[in-house]
Amino acid sequence: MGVQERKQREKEEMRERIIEAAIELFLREGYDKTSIRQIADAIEYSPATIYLYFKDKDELFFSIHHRGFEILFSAMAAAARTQNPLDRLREIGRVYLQFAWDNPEFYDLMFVMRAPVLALKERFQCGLDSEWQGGMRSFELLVNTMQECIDQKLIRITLAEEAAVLAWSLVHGMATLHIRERFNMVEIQDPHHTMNTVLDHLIDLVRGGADSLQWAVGGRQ
Amino acid sequence: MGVQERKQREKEEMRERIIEAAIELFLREGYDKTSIRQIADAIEYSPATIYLYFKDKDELFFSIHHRGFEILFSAMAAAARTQNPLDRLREIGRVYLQFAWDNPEFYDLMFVMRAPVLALKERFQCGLDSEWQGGMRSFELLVNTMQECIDQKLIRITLAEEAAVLAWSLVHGMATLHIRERFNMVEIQDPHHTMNTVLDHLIDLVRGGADSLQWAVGGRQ
DNA sequence: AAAGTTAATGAACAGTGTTTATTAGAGAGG
DNA sequence: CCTCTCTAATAAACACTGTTCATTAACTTT
Repeated sequence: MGVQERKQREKEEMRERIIEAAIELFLREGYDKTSIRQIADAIEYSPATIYLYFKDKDELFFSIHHRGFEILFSAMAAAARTQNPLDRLREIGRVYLQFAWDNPEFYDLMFVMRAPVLALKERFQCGLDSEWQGGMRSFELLVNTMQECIDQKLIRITLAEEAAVLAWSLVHGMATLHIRERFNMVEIQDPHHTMNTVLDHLIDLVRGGADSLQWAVGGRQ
Repeated sequence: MGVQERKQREKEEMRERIIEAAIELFLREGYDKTSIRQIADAIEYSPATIYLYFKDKDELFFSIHHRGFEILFSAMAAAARTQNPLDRLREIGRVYLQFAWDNPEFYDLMFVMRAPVLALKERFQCGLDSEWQGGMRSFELLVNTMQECIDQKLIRITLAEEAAVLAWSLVHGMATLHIRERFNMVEIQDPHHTMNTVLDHLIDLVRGGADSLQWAVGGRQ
C-alpha cells in the first residue's frame, strides 16, 4: 500500500514549503524579523503546525543553512576545477568573497550566526552526526588546494591546515567586517575593490614573489 | 544653587548603575538573555525607568561597547610602545587575539553585533557624530604602524591601508571563527595555538623572509 | 458504518522591547 | 509653613516573540 509512501512524500513537501517560505522571509527581512508566526502566515498554516516538522526555530534555520552551501558550491564548482593550484586558490577566494557579497544573509547564517551550531550540537548528542557537512567540504577543498601548492613548492607555508586557516580567516574576516558594517566605521572606500586587492596581496605574499619563486624552483639543495 | 549640578550628577550615576548592571548580566548571560526587565530587577528599578536614561536597548549596548574598547586599549598600551614597527605589528596582533579570546562577549559586541552600529546610525543622523571612536583609534594605530613598516622598507606591501585591512581582517576572521564556533566545526585542534601560529605566518609573509629583508635593507637602488 | 490514527489548530504560557497615563516626592515661591 | 510646580518613577498595557498542549477534524483501516 503506497499510502505510507505518499504520506512520507507529503511530509517532505510540507517541510519544503516551510523552508521555502522561511528563506523568502529570511532573505527579505533578516533572521530576527522572520518569526514563526510570519512563516505560518506565508504558508497559510497555524504557527503550531511548523513544530510538527521542525523541533524549533534553530532546527528550521539549520535546514536553511544547507541551501546557502548549495549556492556556494555551485558557484565554487568552476573555480575548483582550475588546474594550477595557486590560481585555484585565488579563484576560490574570489568566489567565496563574491558569495558573501551577493548573499550576505546566507553568509551570516552559515558562518556567523549561532543558530545552526546550536541545532547541530543537539543533534550531535542525539547520535545523528550529520556534521557541518557544507563547511567541512569547503574547508577540505581549501586544505587540499594548499597541500597541492605545498607539494608543487608554490607557497612559503609548509603546513596545509595552517595555510588554509590563514586564507579562510582572511576572507572570512573581510566578509564579516563588510557584512556587519565595520568597514564603513573606519571609512574604507570601495570595500568590494579593497577586498579583492587584499586577496591578491595574500596570493602574492604566500607565493613569495619572483625571488622566492626562483628560489623554490631553482633548488638550493 | 548646586541643586542642578547634583541632579546632573545623580543622572550620570544612574546611567552608570544601569550600564554596570547591564555589563554584569551581558557577560554572564550573553546579549539575547540580557533583557531590560532583568537589568531593571538587578538595580531594583522598574523597566520603564531605564528608558528615561537610554533611548532603547541598542543605545544602552552602544554605551557598553565603549567599555570593551577601554579594556582593549589598556591591553594594547604596552604593545603600541614597541619600538620596531614590525615587532609592534606582531604584538598588536597578539594583544588583539588575546583580547578576543579572553573577552568573547565584548569582542562580539564591538566587532560583530549589529546593535552598536544601529545605535550609531541614528545618532549620526541627529548630528551628534561621536563616531565609532574606539574602532577608529585602533585601526589608525594599525595603519600608522604599517606606514612605519613601509617607510622603513620592512614589508612587501606599499599601501598602508591595504596592509592594515589585510592584518585586521585576518585576526578578526580568526577571532570570529573561534567565537562563533566555526573552528570546532572543521575540527581545528587547539585553536588558540593555531591562531598565534597563523599570526606568525602573516608576519613572516609580509616581511618577505630573509631574502627579501636582505633585498630591502641592502638596497638595489 | 465504526474505530483508530494523525495532521492541524486555538488558546494559552512565559517571555520580549517599548509607550503612556498616573502617582509620589522633592524644590521653589509666597 | 503651606501651597504649587516640576519631574523622576512606575504600573499597566501593547504588540510582539518562541513554544506547548488539549481539542478538533479528517483520513485510513477494520
